[in-house]
Amino acid sequence: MKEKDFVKEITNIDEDIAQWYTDIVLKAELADYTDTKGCIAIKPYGYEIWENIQKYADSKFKETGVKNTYFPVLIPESLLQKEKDHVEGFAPEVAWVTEAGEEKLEERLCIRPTSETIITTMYAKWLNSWRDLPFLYNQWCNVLRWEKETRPFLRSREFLWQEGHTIHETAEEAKERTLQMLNIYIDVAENLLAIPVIYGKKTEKEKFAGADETYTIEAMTYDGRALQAGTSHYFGQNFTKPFEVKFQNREGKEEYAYQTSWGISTRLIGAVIMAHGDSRGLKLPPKVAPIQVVLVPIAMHKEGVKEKAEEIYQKLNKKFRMKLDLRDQYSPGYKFNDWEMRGVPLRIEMGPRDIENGTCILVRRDTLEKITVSIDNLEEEINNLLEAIHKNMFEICKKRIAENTRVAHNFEEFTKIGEKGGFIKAMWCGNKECEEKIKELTAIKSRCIPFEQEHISDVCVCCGKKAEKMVIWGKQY
RNA sequence: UGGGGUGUAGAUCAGUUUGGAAGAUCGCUACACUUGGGAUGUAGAGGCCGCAGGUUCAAAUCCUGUCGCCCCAACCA
Repeated sequence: MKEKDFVKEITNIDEDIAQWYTDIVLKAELADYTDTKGCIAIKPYGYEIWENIQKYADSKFKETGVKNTYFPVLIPESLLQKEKDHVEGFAPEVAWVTEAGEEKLEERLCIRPTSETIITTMYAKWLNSWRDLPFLYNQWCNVLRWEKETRPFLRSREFLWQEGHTIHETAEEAKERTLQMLNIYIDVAENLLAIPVIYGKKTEKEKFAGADETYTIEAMTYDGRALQAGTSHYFGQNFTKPFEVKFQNREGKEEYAYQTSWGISTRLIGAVIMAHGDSRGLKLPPKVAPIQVVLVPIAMHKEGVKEKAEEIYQKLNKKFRMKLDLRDQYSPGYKFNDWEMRGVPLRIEMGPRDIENGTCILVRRDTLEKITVSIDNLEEEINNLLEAIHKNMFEICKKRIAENTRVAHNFEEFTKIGEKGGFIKAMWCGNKECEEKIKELTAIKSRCIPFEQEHISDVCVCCGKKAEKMVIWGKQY
């Protein structure tokens, strides 16, 4: 049977990845569109992925001393206005509450697009001495940004995220925290989600509204586009000055605190879909898959099959996130395709023949390889295979980045290479004008200035003047 | 904010030109039969044809208005 016959229900990923993405989100039951325009309902299968991301990230945060908190969803306009760049950056996509019942509010309230302003205000109230520092607070919450063009998980008007906000005694300590959190995000992407990322500093043009420095992790999707997957910001005293977050320092003098913020969101679920998915559908990294192993009994009605399947399920369920598929209205073949489409990393097939031999068949979602194993060794085999699947998924993405990262020495080369998609390494003079020109002519934006610099040439790819940094460029989602 | 397209069953769509009984396929429900890569049969459920108004003996179909969604361009921490 031809490949396309297996996947007749989902759009071909190589022909129309946007439609493929929508098909997967809906058919794998990760989420659904709601009557609230631009906002999705996250279904159990999608939410459980988020819970697994939360669990991992939250424990990593706490290992570094971060505590969880909660701040209001509504922020008075006067607070939002206090930091000029910040309000200018966010104003176009902020939603306002202006009335309550029949009553018009004296001051309108914004629904948080991010919480720097309200949290910094509270920090001002709580901070007195250098002995109080640092404040290492985080919150898991929802935010609202009135996006014009939305896509489930990748860009919706309301989304779930965590936002960490810290203040410190010194600039050095705050900068260190910014990079420390970036490293946790790299860890989440690579070790939890099996998504290799490029990382580094954002240019002035691309940095967060109100930040001194923004650091980013960027994934590459199946079709070679960039996807910002997490950011960590160093604010210096940009917020603490207007918000008067002051403390008495070790010399007894008044000083403004140094600040950071950092966030990852449900967009990571979109990144998982876009980085790992293939023609058969979703491919979930074993560590976050809501179902790690699905057990499909063959010829269930034959004596002993169902019982044996139940027995094995009960045993493995203690160790892995398991699903036993006893649906009798579907044929095994249907179930195989169904679970592959839903991205379950590992499948066990078990029929009368196997039971007789004391074996079963394990099938990997990533390679579709079938492996016959003894029932006695199942647990160990599954452990090893889940680990191997994670590694292989990581390597596939790593290879894609390697094959789709190209070097451009001049503008002509840049334009030509840009048409192929992927990342481009090119030198840059440091001027915003060149970034804008490149964007205008090629629709390609700077992704980051990587920490590990390479010397490609002496001159800017755009203007030909003396180059300052090597920048990674790419089209984004 | 411009340009184009489209709203009919849970999904994909035909029917609209030329007004005359609301359709197909998939999915769904029940039963039977089957089960190692998307089986099969029989029976069934499911619709304010986006919404509002108008023309007409008669409107999914024609007219006016309105709302939603999709694509392209612009915008997008």
